[in-house]
Amino acid sequence: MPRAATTTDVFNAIAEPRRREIIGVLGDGRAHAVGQVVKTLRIPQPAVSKHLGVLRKVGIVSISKHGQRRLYRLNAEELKPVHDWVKTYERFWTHQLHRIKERAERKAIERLARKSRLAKDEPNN
Amino acid sequence: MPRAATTTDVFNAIAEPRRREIIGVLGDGRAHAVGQVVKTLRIPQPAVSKHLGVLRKVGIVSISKHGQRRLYRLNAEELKPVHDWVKTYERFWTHQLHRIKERAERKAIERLARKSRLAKDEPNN
DNA sequence: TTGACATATACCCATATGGGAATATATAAT
DNA sequence: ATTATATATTCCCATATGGGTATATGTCAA
Repeated sequence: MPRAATTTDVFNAIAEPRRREIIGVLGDGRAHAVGQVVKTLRIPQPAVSKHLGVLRKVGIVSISKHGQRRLYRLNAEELKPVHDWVKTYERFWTHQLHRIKERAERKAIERLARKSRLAKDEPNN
Repeated sequence: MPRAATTTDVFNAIAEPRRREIIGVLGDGRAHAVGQVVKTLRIPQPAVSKHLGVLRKVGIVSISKHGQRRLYRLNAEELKPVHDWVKTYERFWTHQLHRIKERAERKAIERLARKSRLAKDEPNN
């Protein structure tokens, strides 16, 4: 099986650095025309259109026509799942003290666990 | 050019749902043997080993040998870049009021911008 | 109508992928 | 030494990719 499509979910969509850059440009909350993004990021127009297409399929951006331009607007709420997911691990890098404490606890638990888990009467597989 | 390798950076590594699940299992901060992850997630062992390999190359997990097992431990700090990046957009979904206010401002600004930007003397491309 | 501008699409291509199955490697147990 | 256990590695394969270039589509201007 190949890798999941970039349009599968937000996680896949934002894996592309250039797509994150584009999101960054749209990050001011305003609508931007494709040409603006092209000029700002200096990425070939077809590439920008394609990336915006991916972001659109996932729902991260939405279009509106204005004359011959297509204005893309960020739908930042779609990024919330990523935020929620990674937030779970926030505690690991905030609060030095808390981290050190956790590390100590972890090790203590492991010392005990190892003794019982590695005993021959409790195989792992 | 093909898609960037999954081992390129954290964003690519966590694009895989199963890798996120594995991270979830290791999320208790303790070290887990491959077999434990296999049993918990019911994913074929070779798959687990491969995914752990990816996570390891990116630095999200680290190994330690204990007998015939390899114990994998989460290096959650490596997820911080993702957190930092997505945190930038947090304001878009927190605080209903703030969001509504922003939306209003945005629209007002756009109304003005459109008038001048779309005027023929200011082309976009 | 004709031409300029803005954006999207269609092709072509090299490449990394994740899954499955089989097998290799390493360590422990008997 | 032989066997069992735990994990990694190797192959094979179908497929989505992102870049580049060229072109189609759509809209405005003269």
